[in-house]
Amino acid sequence: PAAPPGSRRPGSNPSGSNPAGSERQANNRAEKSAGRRSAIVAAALQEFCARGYAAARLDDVARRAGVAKGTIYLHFRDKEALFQEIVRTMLAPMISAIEQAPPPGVPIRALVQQRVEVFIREVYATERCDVLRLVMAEGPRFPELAEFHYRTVVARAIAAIRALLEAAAARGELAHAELVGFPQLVVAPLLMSVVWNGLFERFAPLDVTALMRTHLDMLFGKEGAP
Amino acid sequence: PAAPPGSRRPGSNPSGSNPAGSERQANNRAEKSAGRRSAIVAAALQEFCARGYAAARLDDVARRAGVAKGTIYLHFRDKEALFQEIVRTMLAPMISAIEQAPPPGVPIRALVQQRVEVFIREVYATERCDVLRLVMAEGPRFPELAEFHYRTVVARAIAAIRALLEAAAARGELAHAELVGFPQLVVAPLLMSVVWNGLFERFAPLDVTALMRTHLDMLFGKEGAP
Amino acid sequence: PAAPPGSRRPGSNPSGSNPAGSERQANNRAEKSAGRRSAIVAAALQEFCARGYAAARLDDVARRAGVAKGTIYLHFRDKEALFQEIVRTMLAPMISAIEQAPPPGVPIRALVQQRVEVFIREVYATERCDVLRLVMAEGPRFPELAEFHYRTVVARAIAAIRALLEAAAARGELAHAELVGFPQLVVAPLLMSVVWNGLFERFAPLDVTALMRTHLDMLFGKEGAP
Amino acid sequence: PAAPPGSRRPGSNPSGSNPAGSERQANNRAEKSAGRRSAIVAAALQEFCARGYAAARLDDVARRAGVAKGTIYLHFRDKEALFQEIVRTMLAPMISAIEQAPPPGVPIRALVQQRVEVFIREVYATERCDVLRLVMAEGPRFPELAEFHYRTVVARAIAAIRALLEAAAARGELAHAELVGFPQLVVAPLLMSVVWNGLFERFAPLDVTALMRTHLDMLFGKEGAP
DNA sequence: CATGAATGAGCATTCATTCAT
DNA sequence: AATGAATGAATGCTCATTCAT
Repeated sequence: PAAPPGSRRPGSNPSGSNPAGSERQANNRAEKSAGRRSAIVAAALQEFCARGYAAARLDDVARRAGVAKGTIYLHFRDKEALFQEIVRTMLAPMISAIEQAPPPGVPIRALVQQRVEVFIREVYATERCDVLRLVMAEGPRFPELAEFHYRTVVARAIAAIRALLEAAAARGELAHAELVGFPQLVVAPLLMSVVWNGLFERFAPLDVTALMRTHLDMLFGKEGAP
Repeated sequence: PAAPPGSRRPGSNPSGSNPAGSERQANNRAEKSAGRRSAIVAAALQEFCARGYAAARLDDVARRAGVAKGTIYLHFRDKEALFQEIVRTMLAPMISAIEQAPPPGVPIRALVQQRVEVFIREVYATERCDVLRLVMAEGPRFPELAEFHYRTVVARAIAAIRALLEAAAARGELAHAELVGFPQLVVAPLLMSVVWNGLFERFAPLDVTALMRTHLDMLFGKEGAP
Repeated sequence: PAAPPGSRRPGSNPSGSNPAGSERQANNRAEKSAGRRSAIVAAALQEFCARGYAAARLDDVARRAGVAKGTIYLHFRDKEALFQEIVRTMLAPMISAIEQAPPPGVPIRALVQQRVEVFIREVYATERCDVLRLVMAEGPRFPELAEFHYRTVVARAIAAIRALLEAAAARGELAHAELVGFPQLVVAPLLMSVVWNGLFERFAPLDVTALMRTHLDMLFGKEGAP
Repeated sequence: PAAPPGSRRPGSNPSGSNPAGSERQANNRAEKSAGRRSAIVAAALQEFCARGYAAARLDDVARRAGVAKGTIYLHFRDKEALFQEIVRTMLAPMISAIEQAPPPGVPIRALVQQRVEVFIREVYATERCDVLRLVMAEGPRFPELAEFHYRTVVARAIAAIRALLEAAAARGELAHAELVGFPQLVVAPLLMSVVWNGLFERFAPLDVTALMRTHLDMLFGKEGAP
């Protein structure tokens, strides 16, 4: 059976007609199982990020998660399913913040800036950043995953940015109207920063916040000076 | 069998105007050896790009190169040495075009645009593009390689771009003077395009040339309209 | 399949008087594991003796032991660890019989003779004899092993023999008092017999018992005739 | 280069009707060839002794001999042939000294002692000692070689010793007449010393000369005291 | 459900041997 | 004869996956 992304735990018991004791037990068991599952996911995330998909060992994942190797197979069909599940569960929440419709009256630049800040706080500075790198690194070998990432995150993010850009263009807030055709240009520096961080942090750390401020200055014209 | 890209060895002399038979023989041998070596490099490049470092099999490399498995070890100490050699030989020439000093009198934008075109033609549209992706994907696991890439390509490219930006700023050609502090912003869209291409070309191909034209418009102000 | 010689693991409990089922299970598992381990050891002993360390194939060891190749690595880190373990477990018990303090009143020659008989019965005529040859053959390449053999077996055996010789000298039972300085002379014929057996048994089998009787005659003077 | 021991060289030219020049050339070539051959033998001896038969690499032999790998195959059919040749050429001269008929009038002990000294000087203290160890180590895997060693060296040495012992017994020089039945007892300490040296020299070096003097005292009664 | 011992296909690497030059 | 690049079978070791307990 295909791995259900982010849902239905084995052992979950939706029916509510159990005598209290057995339900508590069932809940306990289900809780424990869910706990194990998320321990596996967390451990796998670390291992996959540190070693890449092919070089990560399920043995290490199990050890790090504090479960037996066989237990992994109770929750995931195989290594690839585990990998895809991790990526999917980490990627999905990435989009939520960006998709809210632009509230009227607020300058678009502020909206974009705020969303950039959210990204930096919620993704760039966290483990999700590693997941992004993971997708870039392994995506070509997992077309299914690349497609999922495209549909779930990228396409929607691009659409949301385009909407913002259109609103900005309509209000004359955009330095260059053609930008509407290339929303990717808005996020390119974020992507670059993620990659840069993974490779060159040791030699030349990057001040993302300052970099993005300059970037937004270019997109929208200098801050406070239309 | 596959044509080894850009791999002419020094000393090889395919034309037959040799006076001495023994020298011809020696050349022939050296030529063959060099030919094999570059066949291996080309094959390995393809395999590493297609499967990633860990999952690539030297068996496949050998088969694709038309040599026996042992032959690989006559030219490279081990799998990792082969990998690093490939990356290094592909990366090094990437920088040459970008580093020429800006000739006076030409608008900087034109220089940058020309270099972007060179990059698109020489890297983006070729196998070197895969090498870039490879570095991003495997760099974290090969710090030595990341460092080499940084010193050989990135640092020099960044420095060259910074010089151009300074010249542009001095001449008032720059839309935003702060850009001088973040040369990475100039290349971020190229990087993003490389990644995008590797992951989403199937769903949403990207017109890099148009995208970069818009990008340069943002950096330098609209083309032809200062 | 072959019965593993002298390999009863501590904790194994073949007889079935267990009160708790789970303990029985645990024991069963431990038993099986121990059984496999000793099957591996036994198989490896044969292969190493037959082919030498370098030429022995773990594939053959596994097949002979009736386990999969990977199973070997559950019990031993690598080929060398397996080799050393075999030698060590076979060597260690070699010393026990020889080290008992000489009971007073018994002629030393009788003690020595009895120990020679033990050696012939317990070592010379068994697989342990092959281990001795193995040590002689591979010892120079495994200094650690040679040192272990020296400390565990040889030094102690030499000391024990020296003690016996001193007692004999004190009682005037020794034909030549200088012998006390070279306990190695006592065992040299045994060593030679082991080697001889390994190389020349086909052409000229050796009657060790008779040879050792003559040897002891030389050491202690003719039997029954002081 | 050392004279190649005991055999027809390929390219040697026994016929004497050559014009001087070409003969000189032929000799030169034959000499060179013979030189190479013995360089290979010497190198192989070292490698086989240091690593054992299976672990010795012909690559190393060639490098040490200063020839190409292929050259080895011009002189020896394969690795095993090289190994056997080495052992044989080293073993054969081992016997010469021991086989001379006992000159009348000299005490046998003196003869034996002198031969022991020859052995210590010519074998024990030289590379031949390593060859002996090599035979003990690899003999069981090379029955042909063991047989050669037996016929060429051991059987003849044993016979020679037996002859000496019989002479000694006849003259009443022997402490124990039964010794005649076990000539191996005479050489056992030498063998043991060879083995001991190879394994334990680091921990407990052995004074062979003193040890053998004591041994001979035992065999023949105390020196100078009939 | 959970375990972890067992499995065996898979892979990097070595090295004796060959053969074109 | 000599060379040494090329070969490819052989082997130690790994690790995803299974299954008896």
